[in-house]
Amino acid sequence: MDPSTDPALEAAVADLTLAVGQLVRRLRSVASPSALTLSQLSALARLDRQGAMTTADLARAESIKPQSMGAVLAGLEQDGLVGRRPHPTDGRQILFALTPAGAEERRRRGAAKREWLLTALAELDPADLGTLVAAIPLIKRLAES
Amino acid sequence: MDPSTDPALEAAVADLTLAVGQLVRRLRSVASPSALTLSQLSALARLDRQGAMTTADLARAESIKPQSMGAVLAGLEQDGLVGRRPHPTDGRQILFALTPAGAEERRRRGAAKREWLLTALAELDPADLGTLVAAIPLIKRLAES
DNA sequence: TATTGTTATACTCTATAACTATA
DNA sequence: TATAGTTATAGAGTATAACAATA
Repeated sequence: MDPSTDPALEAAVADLTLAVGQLVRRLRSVASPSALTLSQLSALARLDRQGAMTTADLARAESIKPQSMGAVLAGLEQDGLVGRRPHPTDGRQILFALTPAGAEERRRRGAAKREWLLTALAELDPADLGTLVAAIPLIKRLAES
Repeated sequence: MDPSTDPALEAAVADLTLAVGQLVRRLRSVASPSALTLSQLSALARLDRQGAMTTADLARAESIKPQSMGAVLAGLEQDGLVGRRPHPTDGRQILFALTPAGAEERRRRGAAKREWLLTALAELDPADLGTLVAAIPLIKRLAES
């Protein structure tokens, strides 16, 4: 679009797209019986951090459609990891929150992915690990922009 | 698994999983008519960098099953972005490679995702951008480990 | 016997569209 | 009229299983 674009920035775009795509595929491929999906883990983590939220707010936060988030939450609810309660003042809204079992199951059923990545990270030298850790909030900022 | 694990490393695992998952969902949501998927872009990029490859080699490199890569390649082949030719010595294998049109279409049909990310990156300050760029090869190394 | 690729089938995630209930 | 959530349907991406051809 813009012909005066920095070529290094162009390269970063291509490389970053490739890198995160591959890491996600790799993480997804680290599955085990009854493992939670990345979408489910992401929704659980957000509910844990931010407390009860509605379907629409969760969908906005995760950049998916409310109907899609509804499907994610339906799976979690069926497993007893999240529960629903009516919004105190707005009868249309429903608040979803982690159940007591939710936090524990989240740890247990995310274990395979976590352990694979933990091992991979432990193999980086300290300087590289520092760089990567510093980059994490930047990646989050990109995702939210 | 290992009870003596560094808590900071545990936090990095959770944060990195969340961050790359969200960035990928965000990238995927930046679609336009006739846009290529992340899987297709990744396969095209690899064929561009490494030259002709077989289905099985591509699948291994991208951490998906050969049957799944077959589906990705079928879509690209139907659009004329990749072509096939028999392996010179092994009659079982088929080599896939970018067509002349492939490189150009790859640029054009990956444009929406690229431009969104380009804009987001351009909003980082130089130090943060440097950190992020330095982290890209590390993410790739994780994905390949 | 092992490997490459293909076909058939199914599951997950996400999307769009249409509907109901509430504001 | 606008918004929250649900239901129905479809498409992309990936998986497993079974098969044919070649090594």
